Amino acid sequence: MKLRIGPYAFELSRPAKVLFPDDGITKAELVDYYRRVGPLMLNHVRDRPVMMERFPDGIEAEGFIQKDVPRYFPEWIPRATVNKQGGEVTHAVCNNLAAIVYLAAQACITIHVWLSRVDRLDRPDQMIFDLDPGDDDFSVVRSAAVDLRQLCASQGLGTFVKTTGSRGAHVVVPLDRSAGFDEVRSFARTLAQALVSRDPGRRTTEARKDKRNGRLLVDVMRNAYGQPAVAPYAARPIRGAPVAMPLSWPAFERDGTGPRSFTLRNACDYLDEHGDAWADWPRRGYSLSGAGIPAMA
DNA sequence: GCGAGGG
DNA sequence: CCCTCGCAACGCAAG
DNA sequence: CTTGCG
Repeated sequence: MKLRIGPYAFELSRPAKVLFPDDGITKAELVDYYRRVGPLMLNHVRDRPVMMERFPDGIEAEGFIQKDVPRYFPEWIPRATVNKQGGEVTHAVCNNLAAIVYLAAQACITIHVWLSRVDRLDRPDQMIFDLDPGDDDFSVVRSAAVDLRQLCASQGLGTFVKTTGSRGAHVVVPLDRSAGFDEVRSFARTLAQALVSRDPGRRTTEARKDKRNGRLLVDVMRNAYGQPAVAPYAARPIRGAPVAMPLSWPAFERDGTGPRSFTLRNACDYLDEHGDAWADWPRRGYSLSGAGIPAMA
């Protein structure tokens, strides 16, 4: 089956192949989803190295992670070659709708992107907090996110929130790229510790699973070079095909909003009705310098 | 999903 | 010819 | 040093 997206044409093999057996979601439906959210998604993935999470035989089978662009990918897929410890890797970069849809046609269910852009790979333009609950109780995620938003606001930092599609949520601060990853991570760690201290019975920064004791993990370790995070609007390889959904704060706080409320099947309707919750992402991000780190502890 | 390599 | 295999790797804490 | 963890 031939697909044409703008000026680019490519083959979609086995469009009727079922990728989500419990839901009957086919590869063609995945492609159609990404074609529809792609224009919105582009704002958040443009100029960022991509990590692909692919399931050619469906989510019930083993999938695999792929960073390097295979040689058979068409030449019109944008690329960025980045340094890693023992050499370099060439990532795909989704700068056009066709690139996103091509990845979907490759059974890439989840697109992950870096927190920095190709012109300044060592300078993140966002700081991310991953709120990962110990169980499936989303109310602890909700209250932590709201507290974190308030904490950031007290530092003069604006925040955006998305469900991840699995169990938790991401709280994201746009940055002006004046700081490197180490400085951003250390700032995030301080905020995370302040967040935990507000409710230490239900929150922790403890990486060790056995020391976590069912508490919500406030994870800042994604704020590092080469570390990808699930892209806004990306689908997850989970029954029901939940998607990572950017939300307005009121929508996020709404009782009944859960980590898997938004799916490949209902996200587009929601977007048609409510628009892009992250449309107000600032042209220039916030600066960490000047924010009162020492005063906080 | 696809190419590379082995039996 | 068919079958199998590879397809990622940062920063930290703990042992 | 290696391993677990996300």
